[in-house]
Amino acid sequence: MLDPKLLRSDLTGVATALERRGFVLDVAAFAAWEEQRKAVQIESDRLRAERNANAKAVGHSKAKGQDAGALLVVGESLAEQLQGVEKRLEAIQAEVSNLQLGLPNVLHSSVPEGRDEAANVEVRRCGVPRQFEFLPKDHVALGERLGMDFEAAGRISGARFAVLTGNMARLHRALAQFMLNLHVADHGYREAYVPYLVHGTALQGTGQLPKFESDLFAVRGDPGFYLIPTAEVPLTNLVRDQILAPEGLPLKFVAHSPCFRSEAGAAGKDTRGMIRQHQFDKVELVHIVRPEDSYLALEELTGHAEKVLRDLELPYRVLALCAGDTGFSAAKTYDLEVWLPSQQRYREISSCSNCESFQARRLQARWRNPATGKPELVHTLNGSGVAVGRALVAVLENYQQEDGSVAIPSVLSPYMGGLTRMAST
RNA sequence: GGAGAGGUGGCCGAGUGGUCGAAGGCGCUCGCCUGGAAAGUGAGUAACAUCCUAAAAGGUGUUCGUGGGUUCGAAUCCCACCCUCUCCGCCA
Repeated sequence: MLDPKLLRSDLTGVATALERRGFVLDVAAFAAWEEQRKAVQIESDRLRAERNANAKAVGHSKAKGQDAGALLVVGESLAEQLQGVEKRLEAIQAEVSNLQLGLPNVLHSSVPEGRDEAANVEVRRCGVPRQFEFLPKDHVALGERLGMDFEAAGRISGARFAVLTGNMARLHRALAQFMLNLHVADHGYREAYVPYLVHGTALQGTGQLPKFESDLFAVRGDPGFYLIPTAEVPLTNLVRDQILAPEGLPLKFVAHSPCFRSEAGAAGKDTRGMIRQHQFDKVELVHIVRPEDSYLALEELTGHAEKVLRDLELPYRVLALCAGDTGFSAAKTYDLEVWLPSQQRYREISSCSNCESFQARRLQARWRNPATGKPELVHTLNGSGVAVGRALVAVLENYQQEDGSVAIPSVLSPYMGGLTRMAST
């Protein structure tokens, strides 16, 4: 959510800033609602103050044993007036809040201009794609003999699911373990185990609700839950409604979790293989930082995700997402893309964002700034460190041998009981 | 799932219809005392919204788990829900 004070004081400035994303803010409608809100709230505050004073007078009068009959009549009429005004105020505030929750974050000045992914800017490239002596297979073809089973998954759950067995399942687990250990041991993260079912409030805090409900799986029951689309949701919500001590910052959390996405808008996209699934695993990184540190933290966090790919010796590149391609809650985002030989191109494997105070405001996540002594909003960042399913795909494809076996990256070997090559399940 | 107890400020805890944003304590901040510290002692110490303002100051409102209700007036009475604890049942 954007700062409501900013929306009042510089609405056209905000509208101009959001235009960069291609987002159109209806300035006139917004201003009209705001004007109404102000008028009705002033009236409501006035009536309440009057009612409070009157009620107090009744108390004093009764204490002295005087007749308070006249005051009671006044009070009755005030209560009646208040009821109507409060109802109107409530309706207006709901409308204003709805409008506010629909506004995306304002972009950082360093975000490149552009409408869509074609305008994303490559920041750097690491590693050189391997030259194959043979025609490289894709992970589906490779996985067929090595324990990746889409047919079985289809029987159980339908499209966009995978079953892994044997060494393939183990390699998947090895990747997650390796990433967790790296971030905990070398990058100073605190490991967290978090709920995979969350309520709507948590999702509103991180920005998925109310606007993107169709991307989520809702679970029936009372109370209803949503399946998390990323561990960013529970991890960032760890600081909801908290006032953090300055010496406790930054907080750095890492969690391995499954992620669940309806992929409602992705019909026909990446239908083959494990690239786009309803359920996939991810190791997620979250930083809670002082506002002045957040852009340094974004570089740091992105570097931590990159280290995973470097240790796995996978070629990748880093993109600065352009204005039109940056997500709703983010002020700035770097995507990491890993090389996939079968597609002869780089594919997203991590997304690292600085949300500044956008999520913190929705979460009421604050810290006590020693400079002012006041609670102020923190900045939140999140990034994949990295997507496990896609990392598995990248390892299979980049480490494949001509005979259809797959070499195990040396950093994963210890997690595979010393195995260096996967030839069968 | 059944029975019971409870949810009050950064923390503990008093408060059963009016003068309660809330006693007392702890913690914290500033001062006094001290060579310095501890002890002692004095003062201060919630958040949010909104109005006015360049800002500060200030005004008003809201907040005692959450939402509704009763009342001129609710931390206090009524209803629903959520959460925590104890016991029982079931279970990994």
